[in-house]
Amino acid sequence: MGNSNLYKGSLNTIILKLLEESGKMYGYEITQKVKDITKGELQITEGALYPALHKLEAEGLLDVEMQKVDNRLRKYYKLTEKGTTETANRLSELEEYIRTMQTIINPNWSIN
Amino acid sequence: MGNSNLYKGSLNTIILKLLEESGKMYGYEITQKVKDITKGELQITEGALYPALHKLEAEGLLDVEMQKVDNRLRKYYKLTEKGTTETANRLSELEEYIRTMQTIINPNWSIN
DNA sequence: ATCTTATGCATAAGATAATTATGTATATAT
DNA sequence: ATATATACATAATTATCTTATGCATAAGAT
Repeated sequence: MGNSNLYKGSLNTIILKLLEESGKMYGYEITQKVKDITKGELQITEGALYPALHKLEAEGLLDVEMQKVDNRLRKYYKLTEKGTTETANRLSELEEYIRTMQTIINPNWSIN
Repeated sequence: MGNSNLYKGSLNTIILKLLEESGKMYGYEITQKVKDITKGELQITEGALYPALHKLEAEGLLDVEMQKVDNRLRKYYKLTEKGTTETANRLSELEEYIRTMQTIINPNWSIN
């Protein structure tokens, strides 16, 4: 991946957005989904993902539901009501961030 | 500012880009310029800026030149040759990051 | 005259979020 | 049998930022 520094701070937003889209997902699924849709550009590490999921759950943004598939445990996460609201906020903030950065790297375009 | 988390990791790129544009700048000037062009959205703190400038200098990406103006000291930074090359790389990485994030938040648009 | 705000640099302490390295366990492919 | 994939988890370290503090001069406000 190019500059993994840039992705710092966007992991939570990514998780929330994927859950909003898919309804429910488990951790490993999230890592694969992200690798997939970014064509390998972004690889979420487990050491980052699992603590992040636990934190979002502790903040009341996610609900968990355990499920055993093929004798292996999966923890399915889905957005709470609060989580749905927060997802919208985080996405706005991300869009604002992108606009801001584009203003910086493209100072000529006074659009926005 | 919306979600300052998102800006983590982009400070160096911002500094390099501004220096590429302006030729040379001093620290305080950078904070004001950023506040200006982002309409207050992004406020670079001194505790983040000065260590970042020192690090970029230590990495050989920036050159320093002291100057006294109105009896106050200014440290003007400018890109080294290596810094110019690196700036191009960081900007590509930023653009790639933005494309990737847009793929995530806009999964329907298979443009890019 | 005095006090606040702006200009200009710097660093230390603490918080946050990631990487890297482990650890456990089952399933599948070679 | 061995390696890879699936699935979770956490601890140690590193990186980056915020907040707080410090010093010093200039300009504006009361």
